[in-house]
Amino acid sequence: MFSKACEYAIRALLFVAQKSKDGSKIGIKEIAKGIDSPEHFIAKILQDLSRKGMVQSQKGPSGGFYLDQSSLNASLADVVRTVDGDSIFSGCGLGLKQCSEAKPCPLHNEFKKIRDDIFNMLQTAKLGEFNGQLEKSKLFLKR
Amino acid sequence: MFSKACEYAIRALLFVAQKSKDGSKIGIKEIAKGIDSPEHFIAKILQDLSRKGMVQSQKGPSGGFYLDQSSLNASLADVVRTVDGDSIFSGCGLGLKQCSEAKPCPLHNEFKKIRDDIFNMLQTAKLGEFNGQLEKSKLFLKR
DNA sequence: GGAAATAAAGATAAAAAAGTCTTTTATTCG
DNA sequence: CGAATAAAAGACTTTTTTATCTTTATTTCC
Repeated sequence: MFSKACEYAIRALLFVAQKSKDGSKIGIKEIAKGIDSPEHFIAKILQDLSRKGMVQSQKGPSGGFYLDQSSLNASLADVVRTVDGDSIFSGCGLGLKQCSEAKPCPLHNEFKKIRDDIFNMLQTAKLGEFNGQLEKSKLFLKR
Repeated sequence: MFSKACEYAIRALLFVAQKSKDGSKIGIKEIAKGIDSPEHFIAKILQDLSRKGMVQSQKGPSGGFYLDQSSLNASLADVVRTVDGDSIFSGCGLGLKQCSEAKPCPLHNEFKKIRDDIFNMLQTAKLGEFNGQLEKSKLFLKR
């Protein structure tokens, strides 16, 4: 459904959201461990997200990644769009480039409904909203 | 959502279903044109599906691909499972290997609902059921 | 039986995605 | 300032997916 990069991105940002909610910063190694991802790979992804403003970072001792208020309010849909583009929200399920109401593929309406459901789910979910449950180990980001 | 191979496979089988419903067979070149796919690539995919019994074929002059009664009744879910495996029906949306009720990812239940919707949609859709609309150009398999 | 047609199979290539390693830049703190 | 720390950047490798090309096997029809 999502690329590996996107799966890691979501997990990493949820992890950073929770770990940095008291104003502290968290390093890339701890993130990689916390979400069980390849360290250098998630580093690349976060660099990218950082350039695009979806996560904040600071170099040097006591530096690391964190989320500012605006980033905490970003939705998972924002993350997915940033990493994977919006083909999952708008592309044809059978790969037709010009699939539309006027020239529909055989599953056009069915896919539309599903894509809308996916979008609504991801749009509703904000990066900051899982902190409590993550902390209580009601939710998991690795394995 | 699906791999390229899977998108082509679905389109090709729907195309074959429609073109062979009067008992005739259809060649690989015509299929590739009919669904706008790379000829050798869809050939590979159909060879695979043929070995697995999801499409029938015959070599030699007047040979080609066709669907027997049982194949016409196969669902798109069968095709997807054959080509892409069932990760789309059962995998965790965030890539966790052991995501479950007991150890859920933050979107576990939301993904479950969507995966179920996808499965039901694909399970309901049978390869032979679009022939009429395809023939009347109400539905499209290319561009 | 021989030529032509057609799918099957196998080998290779190209592109994209995933993952790793090394060097550079910025920051902190003594 | 200088050493240590941490992210940023860049180069590279590996794996997977997508695509192409060539050869082989099967079938038909004369």
